[in-house]
Amino acid sequence: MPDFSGFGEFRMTKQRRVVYDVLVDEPRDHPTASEVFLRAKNRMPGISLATVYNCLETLTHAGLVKQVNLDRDASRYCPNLKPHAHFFCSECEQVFDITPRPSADPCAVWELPEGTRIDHLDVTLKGKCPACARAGHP
Amino acid sequence: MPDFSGFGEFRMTKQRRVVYDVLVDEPRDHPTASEVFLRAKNRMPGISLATVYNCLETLTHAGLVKQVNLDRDASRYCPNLKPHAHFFCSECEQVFDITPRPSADPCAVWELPEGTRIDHLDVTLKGKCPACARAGHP
DNA sequence: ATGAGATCAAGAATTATTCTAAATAAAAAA
DNA sequence: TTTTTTATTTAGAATAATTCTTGATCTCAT
Repeated sequence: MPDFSGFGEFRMTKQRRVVYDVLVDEPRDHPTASEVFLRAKNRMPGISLATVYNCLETLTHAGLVKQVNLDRDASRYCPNLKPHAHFFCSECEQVFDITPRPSADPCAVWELPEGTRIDHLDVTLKGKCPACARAGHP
Repeated sequence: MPDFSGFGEFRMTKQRRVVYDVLVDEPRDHPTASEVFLRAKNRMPGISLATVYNCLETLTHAGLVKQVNLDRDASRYCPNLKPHAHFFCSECEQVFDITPRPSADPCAVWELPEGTRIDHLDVTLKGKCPACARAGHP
């Protein structure tokens, strides 16, 4: 069982652990709150949707999971704490984590006025994943 | 009056023109649909919110405006057709357009599996704009 | 054990957006 | 121009994700 000290006043309750485990265990496919709810019920039948929302918010605040927003679709959640962006395949509608090339700084490509302070970067690429791109060009 | 030929079967109706003008005229501050609605009513009191939504969708489809989504907030709209990203100041909550440095390719910094096809890039930077950053460090 | 505070559950409330159906306006045909 | 067809606008209902509210339950320090 991982160590969650260092995450402030955060308390790992039974429900939060279930929600967290759902995200960490396979399939790690960036589920929405409702999808997390369905999977969580398999492990803890009495859990409520409201609690899943609460847990996801708490876990996000604690920094254990990341909220992923694509356009205005339902938020998705991901336990990958390394800095990364997302690739969305418009064909199979899957979300893939992508990482910056070593030594590349994704912020550096943008022209920003002198004195701007960057706290956070949010990147989504859209297109076709290799499998779907190949299927489309038979 | 600009020429809108070359935008397919698109028809520039009175309402669409009003909505478009609201976006193009100052302040070009990335308003939400409701904000566009309020401004549009000044120019055409009878216009309805549903129509504003319809027009924004049509204009977006026609490629005359871009829909800008920050997290799960209400969509904002922007008439800047040049490729650009957005900077959101967490202090003054304004949205600024930002452009890539000449000759920089924002997609190139990301590690993507061989064969991935990129159609679209969506970037939001968050932090403090120069004015707010300075105000925070007095 | 007891009491204070955090967490959970169920359902109501909210909000941005989409849908529906009828009315209106514009374009095409006669 | 009149008629017919088609697209657009409107108002309000419907939807869907999320948040809020309230009371019940749990946890932990005393």
